[in-house]
Amino acid sequence: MPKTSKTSYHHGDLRQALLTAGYRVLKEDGLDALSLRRVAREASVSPAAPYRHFKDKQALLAAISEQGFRQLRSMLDESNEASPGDLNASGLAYVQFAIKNPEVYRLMFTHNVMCDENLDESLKDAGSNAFLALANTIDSGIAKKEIAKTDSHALALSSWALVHGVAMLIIDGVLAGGPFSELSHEQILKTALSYFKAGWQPIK
Amino acid sequence: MPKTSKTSYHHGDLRQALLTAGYRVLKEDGLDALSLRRVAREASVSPAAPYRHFKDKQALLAAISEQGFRQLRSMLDESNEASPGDLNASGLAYVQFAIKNPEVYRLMFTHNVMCDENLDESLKDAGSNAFLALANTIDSGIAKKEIAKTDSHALALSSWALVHGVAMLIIDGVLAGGPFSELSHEQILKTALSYFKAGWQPIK
DNA sequence: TGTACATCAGTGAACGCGCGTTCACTGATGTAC
DNA sequence: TGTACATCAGTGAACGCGCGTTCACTGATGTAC
Repeated sequence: MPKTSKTSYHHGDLRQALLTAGYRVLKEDGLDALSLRRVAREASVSPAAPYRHFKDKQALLAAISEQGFRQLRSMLDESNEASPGDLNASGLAYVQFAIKNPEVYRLMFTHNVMCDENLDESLKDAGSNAFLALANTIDSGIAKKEIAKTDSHALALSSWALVHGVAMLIIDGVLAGGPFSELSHEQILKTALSYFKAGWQPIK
Repeated sequence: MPKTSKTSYHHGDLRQALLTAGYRVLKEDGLDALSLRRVAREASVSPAAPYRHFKDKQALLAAISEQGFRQLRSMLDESNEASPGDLNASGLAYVQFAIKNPEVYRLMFTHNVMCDENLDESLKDAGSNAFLALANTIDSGIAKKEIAKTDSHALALSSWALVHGVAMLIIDGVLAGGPFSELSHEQILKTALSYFKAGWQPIK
């Protein structure tokens, strides 16, 4: 039988082992440290071995990125199942993913990987699926009349921008030294979300 | 006389020439292409010459980044002078800076440069000055009663997150292939800003 | 069940590359007398 | 005005490094008879 279990092959399931090693390198030492050779080394395999499973370095990066999008998507889905239509909860889940996996999150949005013409269809899909999870939450919210009736895609895009901005500012450490350094990440997000919910225009 | 003009010295004002060359490399070939040797080459100078003006590569990067923050700051100031208190206008100016200088903008927020302990005070200042320009606009807006009375720093932080998110999504090309690819950058920003202004909670 | 063979995942040495940084130097500039 | 000297910006060769990728290979696995 060709593929009985994870560890039946020559070296086990090297493809998955490489992805896992890549994920670990990313978390521990960041995007700059993520080289094919390093990943091979961490997987206890020769420098040329990864080429049996990935066309080149870009392909490995894309695969790690895709895995990240899938994970993000499932966290958003979980949030929407736990509290359907709750945009604040989804926003929190989103930002928490970024904070827990800052380097992976950064990789996911690095344009080298995202928007090059030669990228996987599956990566594109994983990315837009994550976006659709937000739109789903908003649709639920509108159905439950907890969100004003509106173009759910446009609101999803705007929400995405907000949580992406908060996530990026936090993981890039931009807020660390400023007037907000005493605020927790959650407080920062809640502040931003509350303005986003209520708006800032004056009452007439 | 030691410093009569820009071109009186050994090689002219090499420090500035290096900054300019670095800016150009960044714009033309991106952050990955920005090496000390490359910058020296573009400035027609030997690989070791930059070390007379910058302690190391990080210092060059920090200086370019700082220059970017200053430019951003002055664009925000201009916007606030042209239309005081207009948060939409400031947001537009902000995002336009990012779109016109995507690689510089990305460098400015790369955590290697921003939050390392050993970074310049002047870089920190340049960064928080850009933030303060947003807060100024908001203060003007509140004074003119075009923005509801609120904690201007908290609203500035939230606005910052929103425009940063929009800018990043755009320059990373994330929106390029999705359902919003037919929208102009300005339309995307305006959509996000309009939700941010009016909020999304339902009318009771 | 046993032997011959094809497959193909992983090896390890090698390639050429550009990098950041150092070093002893050179040679133009500005200064002191 | 002219000469001796100190300064110091820029040179160019060299260092060691890790990288992505290639290549001919080896040796374990699964298959055909």
